[in-house]
Amino acid sequence: MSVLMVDSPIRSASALPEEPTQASRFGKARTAQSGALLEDYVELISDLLESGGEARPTDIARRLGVAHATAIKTIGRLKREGLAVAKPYRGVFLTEAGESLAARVRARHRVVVDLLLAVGVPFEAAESDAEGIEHHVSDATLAAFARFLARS
Amino acid sequence: MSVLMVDSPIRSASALPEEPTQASRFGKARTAQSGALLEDYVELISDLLESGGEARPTDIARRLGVAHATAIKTIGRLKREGLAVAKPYRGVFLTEAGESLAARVRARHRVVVDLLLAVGVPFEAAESDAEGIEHHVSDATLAAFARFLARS
DNA sequence: CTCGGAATGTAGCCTCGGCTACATTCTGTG
DNA sequence: CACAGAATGTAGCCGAGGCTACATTCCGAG
Repeated sequence: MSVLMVDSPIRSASALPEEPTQASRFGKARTAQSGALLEDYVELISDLLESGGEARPTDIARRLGVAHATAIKTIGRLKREGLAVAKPYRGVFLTEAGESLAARVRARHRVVVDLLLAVGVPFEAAESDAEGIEHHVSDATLAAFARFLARS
Repeated sequence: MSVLMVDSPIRSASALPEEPTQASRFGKARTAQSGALLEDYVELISDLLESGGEARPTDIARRLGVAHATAIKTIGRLKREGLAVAKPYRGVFLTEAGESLAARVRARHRVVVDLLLAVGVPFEAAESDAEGIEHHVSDATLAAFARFLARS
């Protein structure tokens, strides 16, 4: 408690942040955005591998709601980044790096969803919004979320 | 109270969501993403107009941390979308639609930041992450945030 | 009133993440 | 075992959102 009125009173209509501060905030949001797609792919591939045994481009495409060509192109990017391996017509697998990224992403996803639920967000909205939100949750924020959940 | 363990026990490694459900979630996250940039511009322009009296492309670019040419191109998009007006060398102004979007965006931004602070996120992280998160907060989630803040 | 530096605008290039259309390979069924 | 249909892969297009380089316009100091 007391955490709420740090500087609330006036700042509504005045008090822009310092220029470099603001630029860096926006910059971070932009950076977070690239990488978000790769994270989604890696997490999904990991899920598919665990639950079904194989991750085929068509399945991935259907799950993500994109054309299969788009999925294949992005899988190519995953390979370039060293997150996945795939031989033609043989399905997609994750590298060490890919697996560990997937694990981190999945953990973060769960914390975000749980936090949303804990503050009263309805289930479907929580799952849906988390898909976008999670990519912008920094380590500091994630830690705070976990702490909040722990003391609930 | 109970809100926490809706389906927590097993779902870790199995139980993917239904295909169309998942596709729609990802689709929403993608959609939210386009529009995010416009929202940032509109909010910033509104802030600059209120606090300084004018919004010049160079200021906008500096604040956002991008090259001035990028800002000018995006301002062009704002004009096409009917959110802003600008005559060459005359600064940028918002239309009715632009102002009302700015108001909504700013309100949402405040709620998101306040919620992050309320669950214990440190100030700088809250401001920084909010910049990315806010664009993925649906109305349902926003309402839940407001409710949570009200009863704190 | 002129002239130089800052602001503004234009052009052209890049990558990413979509798409469609078409080509190739695999595979299960008759 | 052949072949149709599904899965996979390739090519080429588009818009968004970055960038640099260059051209133009504005404005304030001398």
